[in-house]
Amino acid sequence: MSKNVLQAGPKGLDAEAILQDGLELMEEIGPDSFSVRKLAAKIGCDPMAILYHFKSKRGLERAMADMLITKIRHPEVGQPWRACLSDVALQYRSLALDHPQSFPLLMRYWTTGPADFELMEIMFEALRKANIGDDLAGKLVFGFYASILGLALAEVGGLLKPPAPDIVEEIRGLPDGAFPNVKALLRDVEQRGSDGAFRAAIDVMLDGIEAAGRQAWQANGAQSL
Amino acid sequence: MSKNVLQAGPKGLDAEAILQDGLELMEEIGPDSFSVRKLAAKIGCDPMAILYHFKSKRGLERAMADMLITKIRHPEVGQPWRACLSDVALQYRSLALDHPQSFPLLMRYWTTGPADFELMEIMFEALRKANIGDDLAGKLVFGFYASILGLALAEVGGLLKPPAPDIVEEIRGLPDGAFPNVKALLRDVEQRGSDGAFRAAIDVMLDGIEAAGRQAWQANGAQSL
DNA sequence: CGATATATCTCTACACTGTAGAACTTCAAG
DNA sequence: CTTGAAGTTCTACAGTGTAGAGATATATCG
Repeated sequence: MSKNVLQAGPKGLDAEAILQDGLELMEEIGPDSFSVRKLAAKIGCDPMAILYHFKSKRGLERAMADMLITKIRHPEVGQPWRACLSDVALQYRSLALDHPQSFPLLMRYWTTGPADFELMEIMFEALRKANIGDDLAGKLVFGFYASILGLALAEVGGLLKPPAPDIVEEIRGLPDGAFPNVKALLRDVEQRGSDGAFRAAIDVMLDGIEAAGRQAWQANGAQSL
Repeated sequence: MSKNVLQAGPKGLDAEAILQDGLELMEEIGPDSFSVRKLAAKIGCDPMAILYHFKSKRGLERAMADMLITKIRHPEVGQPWRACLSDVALQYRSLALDHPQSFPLLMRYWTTGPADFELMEIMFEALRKANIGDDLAGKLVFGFYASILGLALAEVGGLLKPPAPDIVEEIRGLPDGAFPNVKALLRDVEQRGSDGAFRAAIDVMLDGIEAAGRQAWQANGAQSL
């Protein structure tokens, strides 16, 4: 019998299909167990064929992160600034919930390509509509984006889930009166889910932006009088 | 010559010292190259001695994350709520700047132990002082914490740094008028550093909290009339 | 004192990882 | 038909986490 079953030569391996399979595999087995060899087995090709297209495992992961971001659709520019910003935020949240295992790639490889920049440009315009000056708006674009990702990662990463059993045990061992509020919080989250925390944080940020815009408007109005 | 130079048996290997060396090593070579074997070489013991104390590499990393968090000192309870919250935020920021390579461990292992809970309890009290109701305060504790970590990670992770050369190249290739604002932003960040973005985002959140507190106070005042 | 138990540490071995380098196949252009 | 490039496979190697067994030191008890 022949030594090699698979033949070499081009067989139309598609980079995009590889990434799709990669994201699927990562959701199945998690980022720790994810390996180029397993992905190759799933696809049915040699591991090195994958590395040929993406140079290295890191390059593959970066490209997977990029593909994740392209699943965010841009909010319509016409809508009010608040709707625009919270739309972006909620989209990232559902992206995280849909891809809990691969979402952390987005903070391993923060800037992945022009897709990010287009989104930031839109957020910048929204902040302008909120009467935020260019200087502050620039900072807030980054800050808002980073906060959103932190919130979404916290939600799928476990901050908003009941802590691991051994830690619960650790807390039970403490004096009865310790951490009354946090204990109540955890009970609450356990019962009602973590929906509210994300929204509450976003709302507070948007309120803060609104306040800053109003303040700028008043200062400006006083100036022009 | 004898086969084994090192002798077995207890030699006073200290768990805390291992973690300290672990954090040092991670800063030196980064999380990707970090390995139990290299840490053992640095310490001068067998790799399995480390795993004996921490069960697994993940256990080691979790303990390292825990040790990182203990470097946060609790804000004094007496000070005004704004100072308290921004104190916590800025401490996390400098922790990230001091340990850029190991800081991401904090979002790989979100809840690490009672140290977290004590901090959250303090933040909860601060929010109460800001006249936030218990229900909302609970959500905001999580939200604020997650946002802080996202901001800090963004800063050391590269979102607030000029993007990689190949991506810059990609942007230069685009039509001249594309992304005027984001381009200006990046230039700005490059020149003046990223200090402002973190502070701006925190300030906006605190403003939002203040507004929510004021609103609650007014509603409460109207009720009691 | 000696025997035993327990905690700590080392050694060996195994399956698995990323990837460099060479060989091979296909296809298009000259 | 030749040449060359692009795509794929094979081989090999150094490095990884860690299970399991053995070695050693210290504490406990008769």
